[in-house]
Amino acid sequence: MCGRYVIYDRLTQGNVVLLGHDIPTNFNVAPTTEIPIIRRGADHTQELYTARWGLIPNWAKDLKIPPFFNARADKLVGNKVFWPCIQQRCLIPMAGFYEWDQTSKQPYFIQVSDEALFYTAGLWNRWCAPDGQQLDSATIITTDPNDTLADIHHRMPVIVDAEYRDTWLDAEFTTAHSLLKPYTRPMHKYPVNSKHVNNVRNNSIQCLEIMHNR
DNA sequence: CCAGACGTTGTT
DNA sequence: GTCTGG
DNA sequence: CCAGACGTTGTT
DNA sequence: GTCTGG
Repeated sequence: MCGRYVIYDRLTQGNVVLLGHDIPTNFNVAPTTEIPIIRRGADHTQELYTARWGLIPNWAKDLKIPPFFNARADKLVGNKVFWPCIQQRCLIPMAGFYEWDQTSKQPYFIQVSDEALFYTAGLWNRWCAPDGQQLDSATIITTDPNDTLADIHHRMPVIVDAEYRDTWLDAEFTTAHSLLKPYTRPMHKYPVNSKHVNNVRNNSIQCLEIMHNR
């Protein structure tokens, strides 16, 4: 799954610069907060938007619904929450994400080995509140784990390689859906300190420190 | 995802 | 336990 | 037809 | 909204 992640440029050790935007570093991005997403703009170029992490369906009366921050790739077809948004695809940039070992609760930081920044597959929606306010929200699609993740968790976010980002955003569903598989290129993980990572209020670089002497 | 609050009364 | 907040 | 649920996790 | 259950 993917319930916490990192926005950071580890090459410049600073903010992420993307599509003309300067995105603030955040070492502890959590559901219900604002996240940057990439989607097709009106002129069909890729544009950076901001959305609430946790998709809000059109029928929601308020924001007090369960946080739909992940969507299972294998259950998209006909899904009452996500299927109506299947044409509203987006990419969610990140430097890495956290995963908690299912049994030990030890958190790990997981990265793509040869990419400082990578992109997960998502869907977004524009929700109209009863008072007329609009809110864009998004969810991250999950799939089975690859070898890097398998020993700690049974889900992982779908990562879209550079050559398929346009396909995810533009292709008809059958083609786009074929991209929703476990990531095959090299990834690596290392344990991090739960004292820092577990609490969303801690979003310093300490979250990325390797935890020794477990 | 994890952390933290969760209630009523009356008073400020 | 269960819900809300981040 | 109307009513009611609609999700992901993990856990049992 | 849209699907399932009754």
